[in-house]
Amino acid sequence: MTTEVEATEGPDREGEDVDERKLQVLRAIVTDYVSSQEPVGSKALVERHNLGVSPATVRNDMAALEEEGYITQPHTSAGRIPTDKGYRLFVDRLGSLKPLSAAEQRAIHAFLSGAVDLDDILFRTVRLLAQVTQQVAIVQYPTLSSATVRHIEVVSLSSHRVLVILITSTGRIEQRVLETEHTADELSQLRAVLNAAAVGQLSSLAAARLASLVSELPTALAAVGQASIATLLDMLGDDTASRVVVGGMPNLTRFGDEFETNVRPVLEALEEQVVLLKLLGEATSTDSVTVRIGRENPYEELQATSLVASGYGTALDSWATLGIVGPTRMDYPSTMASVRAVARYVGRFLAEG
Amino acid sequence: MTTEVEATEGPDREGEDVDERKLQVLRAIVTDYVSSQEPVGSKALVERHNLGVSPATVRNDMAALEEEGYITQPHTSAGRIPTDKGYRLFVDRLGSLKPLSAAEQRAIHAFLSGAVDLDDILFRTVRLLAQVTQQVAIVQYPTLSSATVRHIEVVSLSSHRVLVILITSTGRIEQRVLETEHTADELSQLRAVLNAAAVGQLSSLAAARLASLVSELPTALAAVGQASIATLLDMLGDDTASRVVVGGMPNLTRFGDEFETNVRPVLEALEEQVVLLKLLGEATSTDSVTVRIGRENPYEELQATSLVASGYGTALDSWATLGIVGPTRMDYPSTMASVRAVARYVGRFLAEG
DNA sequence: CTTTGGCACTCGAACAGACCGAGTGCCAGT
DNA sequence: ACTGGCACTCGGTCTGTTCGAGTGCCAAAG
Repeated sequence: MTTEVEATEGPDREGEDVDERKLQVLRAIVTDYVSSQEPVGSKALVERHNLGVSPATVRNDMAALEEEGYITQPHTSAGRIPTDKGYRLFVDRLGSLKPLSAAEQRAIHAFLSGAVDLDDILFRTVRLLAQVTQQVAIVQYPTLSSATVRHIEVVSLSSHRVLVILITSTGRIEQRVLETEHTADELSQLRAVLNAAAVGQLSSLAAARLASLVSELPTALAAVGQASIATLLDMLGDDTASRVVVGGMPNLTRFGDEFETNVRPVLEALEEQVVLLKLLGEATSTDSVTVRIGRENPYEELQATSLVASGYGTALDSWATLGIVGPTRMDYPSTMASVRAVARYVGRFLAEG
Repeated sequence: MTTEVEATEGPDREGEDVDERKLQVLRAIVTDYVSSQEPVGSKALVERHNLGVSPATVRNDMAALEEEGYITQPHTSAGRIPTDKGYRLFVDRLGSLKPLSAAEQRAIHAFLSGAVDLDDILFRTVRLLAQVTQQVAIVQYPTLSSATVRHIEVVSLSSHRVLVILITSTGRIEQRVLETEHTADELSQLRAVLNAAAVGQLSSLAAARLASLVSELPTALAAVGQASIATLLDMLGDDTASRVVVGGMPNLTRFGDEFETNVRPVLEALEEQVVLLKLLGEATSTDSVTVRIGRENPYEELQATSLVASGYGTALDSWATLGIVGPTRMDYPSTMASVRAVARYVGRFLAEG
């Protein structure tokens, strides 16, 4: 269903039901169709790519490819266009992705540097990705579960209201207001205890330690402590709270003109944080690019689109996922290269901060 | 250029260049066109609205209205459609907006209650507004300048890195990482001093007091204190940092089918935070609804659209603005009522939290 | 067995002309 | 000042025709 390109070998193995020339024809069809958006015929093919054969031969191959479901014709007596299956084969048989040029690397760097906080970084990232790929970009906030607790703060707002703040190593900040009686003294004690237990721990471990802390609290802290810890556990456990930033919407115009039919469902899907999270959720491995093409997609609204995604984070640890959504008819090689490059860069960038 | 509907009197004054019946005809044209999206002719008009006159009479009035620039015909021998100027007159001559029904009030309440923090509130608000108006909704984050400082926190990340956090009464959180040597002791002293100076103050005043604090710092705190205060001043002064949430994009499909021509520029404008901020910036007064129609709009990309916006906050104090963007051909009365209702509700809601 | 050139066939896109009817402007009559 | 009547305009739709890109198939050639 999904492909990790880094893991596939070169295109020069055999023994499949598609021989080398047919594959070449498929490749030619895909690239031509992607750039022209129009069904491509046998004659145009031999002219633009120098396959060493005649149109008639290509026609035979095309018939075979159609038989096997890799291409199709919109109506009789028109050229062929690739099917989802065709794109899939095309993507699977890509060689390794070529890295971005030095200039592009520099552009990415320039775009990201100067970011001031996590929101800012992700906001810039999504714009960067959208601009580079000319598609709609999606970036997920780093999940809580992969982060460690950096600091816990409890602030008195009034004698009966407390603000509880949780800060993670990835720069995320969560806050809740809490109704509970307390004194300044209790709060500072509580602060010390909470931080001692949780700081530096992975969120899951921190949650466990905080939970077990409840029973050990000095009686003076029992009330405010229990309430605070309950809130903290709520924050730590609520991993669906992970948010998603979307950008590059104007690129949706490339979908063609059947607006109501084509674009509306995509827009709707893009507004559903839950859908996007699930979509990205299955593409977490760092340093490999996942592609899901058309019907391979679990959501009906997105079955006319393809997803190109990659996890980002450190080499050891993937924090979250980012990617793009575009028409199935897209330039996969360069898009995949761009997504991978941006993911790597953001990962490094966040690891430093 | 903009109108505050609450301030205009009823429609029954005279002495203008449009008499009462012509106005009635204009009203009929606008409502019919809004609901049908098609040019409306004299015959259809007298049938659907019971004006007590014949089509021919209406035609005369229409000719006059066209002469004065309130309506136009797309081509000879077609019906009439309102111009921007026509919509403007229509809106200016609206009676007072009718409040939402009890059921709608309850729906709004249900939608908003249960929000957990500021992000959440605004996120829900934008969805609510989009759903209620069936347009693209825009909500601005409360500006810093209208908020008071709730708490300042300085957290040690390592011996030479400090996280500075600013929390406002409206629930906004700003954070920066700072490179400076320090000890735990210095930080807790600093925390006390900073909060003593700033908490409860309006951001402008807090900034002033923090600035004057620099010279009074104990020498031990001089280095870390100066750095922190500089950062805080930066955060407090940076009012352009106000962000904007956009939602209801799928409603853009109502713009009609000329996708590339119509919708692309709008999408582009909606991605530009700066544009949106400036757009909303001029509509800050609480409890009055500002309408900007088509060409009245300062941004070329939005000159096929109308903006309906209102400030929100308390009666005394407007924090920020929210509104919707839609085609000039929209149902102004109910849209304006909805925007006003949501703005009021959110204002109250935030004032409580 | 694979490749090629030739040929008849299909079908959508583009164009042109005819028709229809909604809507207008004007004018004479009440 | 309003109304009914009338000639006129012009965009939308429908129909028929043409054009050409592209196909599938077949028989001949390598």
